[in-house]
Amino acid sequence: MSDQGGSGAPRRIAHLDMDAFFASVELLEHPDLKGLPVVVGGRRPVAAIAGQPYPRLKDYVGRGVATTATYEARAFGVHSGMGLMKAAALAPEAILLPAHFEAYTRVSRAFKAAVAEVTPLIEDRGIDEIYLDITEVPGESRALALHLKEVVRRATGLTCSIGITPNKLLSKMASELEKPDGVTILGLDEIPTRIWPLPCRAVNGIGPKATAKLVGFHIRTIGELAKANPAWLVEHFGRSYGTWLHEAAHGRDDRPLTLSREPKSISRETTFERDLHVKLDRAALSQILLNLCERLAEDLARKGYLAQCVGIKLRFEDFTTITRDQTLTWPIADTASLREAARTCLKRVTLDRRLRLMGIRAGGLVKEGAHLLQASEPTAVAEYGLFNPSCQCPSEDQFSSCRSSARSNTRAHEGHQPSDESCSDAAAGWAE
DNA sequence: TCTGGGGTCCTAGGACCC
DNA sequence: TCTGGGGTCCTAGGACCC
Repeated sequence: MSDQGGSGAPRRIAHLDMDAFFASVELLEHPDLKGLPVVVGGRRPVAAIAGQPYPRLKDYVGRGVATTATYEARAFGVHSGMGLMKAAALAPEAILLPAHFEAYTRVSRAFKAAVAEVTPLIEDRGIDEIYLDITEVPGESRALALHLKEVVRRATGLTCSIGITPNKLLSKMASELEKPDGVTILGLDEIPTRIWPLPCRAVNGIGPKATAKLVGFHIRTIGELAKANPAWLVEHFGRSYGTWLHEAAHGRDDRPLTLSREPKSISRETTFERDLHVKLDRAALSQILLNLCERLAEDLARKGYLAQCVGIKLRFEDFTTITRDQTLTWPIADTASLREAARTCLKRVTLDRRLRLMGIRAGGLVKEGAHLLQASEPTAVAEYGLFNPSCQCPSEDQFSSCRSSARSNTRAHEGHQPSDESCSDAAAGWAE
């Protein structure tokens, strides 16, 4: 692996990360909260107590999690992903604001558009961070970083942190080092002093599970990981991951920037206010499934995709999660077809516990229109099973009523039969 | 005081085909 | 009668990220 660009010169990759993004956008709306512990999250607006301008964390009841917290709130130990009830125990007086995703999306577009004026070589890594290839942008790295920060500040009024190194892996870690409002420039020669003392968890790609396993082997820092025998890592973490761990610990990463990407799947899911019983809450579950299908159909229409594969996700009261999916003979995008496919998937689940979450996912995405071109090919007609009598064939806009191929239907019915007939009936009822 | 919602990628086994 | 191995598709689950 190398960190060289095409010309042989070292690359210059920047990682730009907005500081406490959602919370910072909220502070633009509520400047009076600046300097206070503020948490953004929750599933619905919390009613403010009379006499108090803002709701407090301690008054929250429900299953929401913190989406972001200001640095003042983080000082209490609150971090994103933490349950709000737990966060309230740590910082009861912190202000709790509901999320306003439209506003975050707007500000996100604004900062990315501003940065694109400096270089078009941008990899979008979500709502609040990007990678930039600044190898060919003239200017010294620190000056360039300060310029980018100023460009972002002018466009949004917000601060960000920037790391500049020869690759994405190191830049991601570098941008964290001086957060918030920081700039960190790192060369490969600084890996032993700046990177190796960090915990393994600081590497993008080493999560909670891998961290725990490494700690079990007394490997806590990236430096200790770098010293580990690569063959030993492969033995314990598998060929692919073990090899990658070794490379990552030495700061080696030659991945190019991904400048554009087509979505692979689109999904909608919801956690219920309380766990729902398969039979007693049948009407509610049915309505929730319908809502999810409607929202997914809207997403597909807005983005111009059809789904060749539909899947459901269920999470039970004990937090175990299962998925079932099904490849269709014909791509679909409308609410009724999504619900029909979801119903087929639901029949393959044993529903013996209460549910806390339901989700639906559209995969195997094809661009709207593309499937019609394909279908006009003779071979495609045969593959789509248009001569299969079990398949209701597409009459103009009705092609979406096509169900799964005979093959996947066969498989669906063997093996995993629901053990409780009545529960199975109830499941089927949701989508009827 | 239990754990959101939106994604991607990887692995692994079985079916199926050659 | 038993024996193959390779390749692809489908499905389920899990790790990880923002």
